[in-house]
Amino acid sequence: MKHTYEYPRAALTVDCVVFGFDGGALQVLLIRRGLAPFKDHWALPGGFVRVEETLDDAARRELQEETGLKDLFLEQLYTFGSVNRDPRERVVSVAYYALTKPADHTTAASTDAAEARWFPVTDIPPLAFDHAEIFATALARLRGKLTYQPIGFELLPPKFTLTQLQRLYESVLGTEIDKRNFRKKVLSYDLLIPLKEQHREGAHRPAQLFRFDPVKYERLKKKGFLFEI
Amino acid sequence: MKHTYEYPRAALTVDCVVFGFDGGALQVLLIRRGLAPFKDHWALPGGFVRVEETLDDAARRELQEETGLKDLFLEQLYTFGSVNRDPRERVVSVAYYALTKPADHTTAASTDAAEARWFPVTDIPPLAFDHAEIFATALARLRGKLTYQPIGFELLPPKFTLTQLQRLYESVLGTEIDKRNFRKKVLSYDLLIPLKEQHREGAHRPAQLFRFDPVKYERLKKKGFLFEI
DNA sequence: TTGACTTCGTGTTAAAATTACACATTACTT
DNA sequence: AAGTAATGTGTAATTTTAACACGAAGTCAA
Repeated sequence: MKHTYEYPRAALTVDCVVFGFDGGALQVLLIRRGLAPFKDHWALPGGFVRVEETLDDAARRELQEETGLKDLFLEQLYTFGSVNRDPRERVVSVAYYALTKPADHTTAASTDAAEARWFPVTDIPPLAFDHAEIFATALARLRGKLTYQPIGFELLPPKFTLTQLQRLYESVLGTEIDKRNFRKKVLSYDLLIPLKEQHREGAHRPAQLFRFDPVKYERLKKKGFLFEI
Repeated sequence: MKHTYEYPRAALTVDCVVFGFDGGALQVLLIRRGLAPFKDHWALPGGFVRVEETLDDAARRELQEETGLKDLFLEQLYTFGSVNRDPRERVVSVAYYALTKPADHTTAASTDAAEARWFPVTDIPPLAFDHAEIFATALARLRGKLTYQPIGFELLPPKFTLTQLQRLYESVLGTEIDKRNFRKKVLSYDLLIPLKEQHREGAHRPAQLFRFDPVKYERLKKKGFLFEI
């Protein structure tokens, strides 16, 4: 079936920058393109927006189709509209960034069609289209956002230790943080709930596990809350 | 001439939230629609993106066509993609926000076709489409941005007094600020250049005029500079 | 069982930033 | 010359941030 319009129209796509944290380094999920253009290049997961779905829906649908990931933290990033970003025709892409918890990672591994792989953000391969620019924008946004909204929890498992949270902040922001000051600050927000469990690993003292309180999180977000580590 | 595609495509538009400051209150520029749908309703200036122009270009072009404004501070805001935001067909709109200096205002008044008018942001009429939501998003962004980037100058004339700058911050943020602390803080950034002129008005002591240093401004922006009043 | 090893968990002090607060100055007006 | 109105300026108290070290708790191996 053909669709005809009075004036030429750009194609509309979504592209997603999916971040993950493996405990050591911040990672980004890329897929290998099976088709031209940029066949066999790595690219951000994404695809065309259907005319009867919202942009958010399109992003979630494409993510699930291409990587198997669902139910993750997803926010619109920026819309990229250079005239020649796609060699075939005019394509405008609404970019999103997403944060995944480690439990989701395995799901992502068990993806079907296209090859999907995690890359450390410090070492990503050349990307198709203008995806390098999109990625850079997303990383900058994540860095900025992390310092004034407590979204870091979205990258950790539901139960985590303060050291894990600190490692996350350190690897996203690329800085070292004083342990005592970090704990003091984080706990002062009264956002973390200590669990009765401990995390045992290796030949050393076990660590207290925490989960974060989504109710207080929502309340703070509404106040235009600044998190600042 | 007709244009035909394999799948249906959304129409792509830009909409602009133009802020101005008249010394007292923050204003937004609206135009009255001459055509259906929402004929005679107030709406944000905007229009269709041409297939051979970037999104930024489209926003600037529409602004000039509909309001006469050009060369203003313009940044992409968010892309609105609800399925039924336009009753005619699927329309995705890339929203921008813009800041104008008072000198531009007169230009805006002398617009041609559609009626254009400034409204105080605290008292805007019902808007067409989902423009109320776009406006609210823009105002929130401006408030947020003002507290960590020195974009306030974009709303003032090239020469301004510290009191004018303070009034601007107060009316955008909706708070009162201590005069001495405000001056101390603003001057400490070393971003303002005192002029040899003074601003005389009314039966009282004249005020020192300043301009802001665009070179230092750019340098600070690159550092991921926080302005925070 | 004992000692070595490794990460966890905690408090104080100095420095810096923020907040609160009041009055003399300067020009215009009458 | 006196009245009026906004400008311009400093200090002290409080809060926040930054720097810094060591005992506690568990595992492992001898």
